[in-house]
Amino acid sequence: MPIERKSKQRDAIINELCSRDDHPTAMELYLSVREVIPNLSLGTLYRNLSQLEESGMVLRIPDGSNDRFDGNINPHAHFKCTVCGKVYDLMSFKNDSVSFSDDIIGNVVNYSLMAFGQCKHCNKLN
Amino acid sequence: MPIERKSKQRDAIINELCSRDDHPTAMELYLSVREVIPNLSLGTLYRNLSQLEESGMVLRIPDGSNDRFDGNINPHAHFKCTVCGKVYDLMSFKNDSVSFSDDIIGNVVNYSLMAFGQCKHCNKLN
DNA sequence: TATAATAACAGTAATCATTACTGATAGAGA
DNA sequence: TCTCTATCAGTAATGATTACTGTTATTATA
Repeated sequence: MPIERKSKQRDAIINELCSRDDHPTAMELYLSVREVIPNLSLGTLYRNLSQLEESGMVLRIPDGSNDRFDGNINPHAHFKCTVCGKVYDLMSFKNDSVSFSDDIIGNVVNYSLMAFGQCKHCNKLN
Repeated sequence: MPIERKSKQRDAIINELCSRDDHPTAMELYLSVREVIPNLSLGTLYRNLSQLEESGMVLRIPDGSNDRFDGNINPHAHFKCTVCGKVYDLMSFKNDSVSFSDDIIGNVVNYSLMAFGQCKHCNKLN
């Protein structure tokens, strides 16, 4: 389902997401956008996040069943603190500046790199 | 809660996981281990997977709300086909052989790299 | 600028993986 | 063997996400 019409709800969602550089969960984003559109429905938020992701305007950061979202669509790496739960950019090219993370990271104990695409078998079927 | 006693349930779980190189979900693993211990409880499986992960004997591969598990505890990267859903090793050092993925990957359209650890702030508090 | 078609909405119910709880069972030290 | 309690089986609860239903609002066309 591509995006076919514009809506103020979707505009508000992407505006909020692009104006911040933390990586809010759906619920955190919901609470923020509700301050602009008080009767925004949670279902609407989820539907639009999926649409925006599919159309490449938003990045989904897998995080268990608590995915986070990022208005910075340059693919980039993240660091999650397992104590406080915050997710930081490992390296960001936002706003013409490169920020590294030496001032953020205490220690790294694990990582997960997952690539997404089509395997050769499924690629052949198309 | 560290592991303090041994149990045949936990043994069966880690045996099954180490004997395969696909990356089963909790439910897939549950169905397999049930063939050895027919009355294994799903709660027991989840509890033990968490314990085994915490003690470093098993690797959790974040995958939405359908995490996958890996008996290969060398940190390594994965590739997920967005069509069939299978998760492959991008590169594996298992069994003294290195397997690359040229025969597996069709195309890569996205990736996610997440590092886990403690941020400087939380590190100071300990 | 009206009208019609339907994308998108608000509100809510359903889904489903995971976690928490309860009473029973079984390792392991005394 | 006895005791303690980690672990278990079974099940209820949780919580994020998705699906459903009737309503609203965007957009193309007359």
